[in-house]
Amino acid sequence: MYKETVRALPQIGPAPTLEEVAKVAGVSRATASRVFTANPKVSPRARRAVERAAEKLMYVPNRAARTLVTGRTDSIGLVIPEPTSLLFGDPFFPGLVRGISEVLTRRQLQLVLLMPQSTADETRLEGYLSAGHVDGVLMVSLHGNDPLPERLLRRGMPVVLGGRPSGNGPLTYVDVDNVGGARIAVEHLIATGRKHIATITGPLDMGVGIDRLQGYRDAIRQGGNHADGSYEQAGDFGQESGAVAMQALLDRHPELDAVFCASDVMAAGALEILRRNRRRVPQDVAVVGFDDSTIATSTVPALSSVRQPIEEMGREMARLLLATLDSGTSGGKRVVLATELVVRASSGRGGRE
Amino acid sequence: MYKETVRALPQIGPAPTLEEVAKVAGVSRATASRVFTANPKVSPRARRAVERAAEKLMYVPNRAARTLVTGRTDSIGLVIPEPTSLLFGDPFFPGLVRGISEVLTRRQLQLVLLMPQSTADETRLEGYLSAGHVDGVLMVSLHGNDPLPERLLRRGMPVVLGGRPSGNGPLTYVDVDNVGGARIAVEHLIATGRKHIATITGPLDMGVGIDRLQGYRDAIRQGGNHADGSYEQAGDFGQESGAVAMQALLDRHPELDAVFCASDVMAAGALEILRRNRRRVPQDVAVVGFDDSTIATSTVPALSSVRQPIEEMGREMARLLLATLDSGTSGGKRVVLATELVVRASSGRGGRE
DNA sequence: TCCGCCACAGAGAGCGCTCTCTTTAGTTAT
DNA sequence: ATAACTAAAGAGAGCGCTCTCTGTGGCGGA
Repeated sequence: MYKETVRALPQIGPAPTLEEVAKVAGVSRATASRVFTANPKVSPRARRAVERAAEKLMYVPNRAARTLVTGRTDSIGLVIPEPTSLLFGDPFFPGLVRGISEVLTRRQLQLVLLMPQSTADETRLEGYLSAGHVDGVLMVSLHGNDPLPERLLRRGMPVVLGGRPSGNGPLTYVDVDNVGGARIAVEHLIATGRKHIATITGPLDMGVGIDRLQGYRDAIRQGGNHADGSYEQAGDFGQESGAVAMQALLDRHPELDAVFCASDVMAAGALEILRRNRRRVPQDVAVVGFDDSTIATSTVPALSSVRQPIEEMGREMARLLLATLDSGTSGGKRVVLATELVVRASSGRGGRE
Repeated sequence: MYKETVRALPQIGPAPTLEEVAKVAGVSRATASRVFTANPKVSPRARRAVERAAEKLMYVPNRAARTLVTGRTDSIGLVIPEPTSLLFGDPFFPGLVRGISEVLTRRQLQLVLLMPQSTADETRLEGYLSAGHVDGVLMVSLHGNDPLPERLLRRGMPVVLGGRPSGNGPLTYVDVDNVGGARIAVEHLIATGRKHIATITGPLDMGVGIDRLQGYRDAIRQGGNHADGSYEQAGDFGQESGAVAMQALLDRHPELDAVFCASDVMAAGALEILRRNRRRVPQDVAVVGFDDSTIATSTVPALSSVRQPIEEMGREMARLLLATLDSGTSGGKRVVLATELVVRASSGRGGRE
């Protein structure tokens, strides 16, 4: 009776070691180890015995001990610099992490989250990452000129970036097609008869900001008009900045009949200003955003927006890193994922022209 | 010349060990170790020598080796079950993680992110967490009845939950005052003259859903009216469900002049339906949401909403876990953080009465 | 002068595992 | 029957660190 009760309780106290598993299975520690490292040189009989012993004892290998001898940590660092969660809109962070996590989990790798919030943190980060605490690093590149990725790479630490870095180094990265997304957005505006198309850009010291502006210019130029800088107004991805930029554009160009915003949040700010200025959307002014975040469907009218495959970006980043880990190579691969335009009411055919 | 060049290059190759640091410093490994473990029994002279040697060699302690002997991992697991990122609105995930990360970073603890995406993952999770891969566990409790937290606790693994669990166990948790938040929202509606106040609830198998409904009922009852179930309609926190619920409420109670929604996203859906039904907001119907997410300021009219201190919740969770770790105790502490109402246009004084 | 005490430093075991090397047992060729 | 080979299992070192135990040298008190 007593014995049974004890046996029914979850294993408490010190975790069982491989040694104990081996003893219960009646084999040597080495053989037991081979079972857990997927070494083929084990007889079916021994394998079964070890597996049963492990299950009985609820054995889980001690990762620290394994790491100490193999040098592998089976964990991946994800570096997200502080401003990211503030600047990027709503589905960004969870979507990215979800995609990454999905791929890593399948390989039994752990995701270690690193969010340096100060310069001191960032300094420590390099030491931490190059000290072999992780097998590889994923980074969301905000400021394209961050020297950290290249330095890690030079120390032999595999790195994959999310978002195009501004330099032209040997870095591997995954990006969404910001240029193409912006271009199709503006082409859509041209195709629906808009003549005076302005843009509210993101910060121009960031790859995303630059690229989305580039796409806008490409489309404008291709449409026959020559790009006019006065139709471009910079924002910081925030709602307030979108409002301010919109007002500036209206003051400068009362005739504008469309605006492409580099983020949905800025577009929401722009909509507010247009309303105050008694411009009807989309009849007088068409608006297109970027990100296709949840706010796109909650504005009035609902916001046309460029959707980016954020989760797929996470998956692809993880896949690239795993490929690097497996092959040992570290060539600078680039993957650019397609974006797509989701048309909603805010860019419906206008009634002004 | 050559020498200097070599010295200027970053330390490549195998990471330096404590042994090497000790040799350079001219002390024993034990003494060097004492320096890094903040052991006071080291002479200033020896300490300085070790510190200089460590800096010169760019020494970073090997975490695996340290873990192996101390049993501590200096890392904390954060468990976020799959549906969380989908169900919860926009600032939830980043804000929470940011708060947690802030506190852990100060203590040089790593955050290991665990997002079980399948039942198989969840099964593995218990083994992983109880195998001593982390020193403590933070969990976002979705389904209040998840048995995992209690089982981990029983195995001696400190656990702190985010969100009230439905059971009455010895679990330590941090929650925001959902009841109070909902109550002040509805009290605000009553105070501004609303007579027929409906609610769109969250899923009623979740603590948040239940609590926000409770707060609504408390306020209604306190306002003299007796709660009438037909004014309550359940949603799933999603926009579409908010729209459906709103329509159902309007069909049932054309006279309603206010609706309290358990999430901003549902409120956005409700606004859409009210517009289609030619109900002016706030003149005919006042709307209040919950979460104070970014969409609250992008709807028309801007949404009054209950703000919850998500980042503080993260910080508090981390602090409670650290306290448990430090003291060794594991008593079921509860912390409830205050919520506050942010009044915007959607609940302005109406014009119907 | 000698003993005892204190502050510090060194020696060495051992954490749990992997992996190389060696041994053993089983099989086939001669 | 013996040699030659192969597959499977065991022995044992050692990964880098912490921590206990054991010196060691300097100093004050008897």
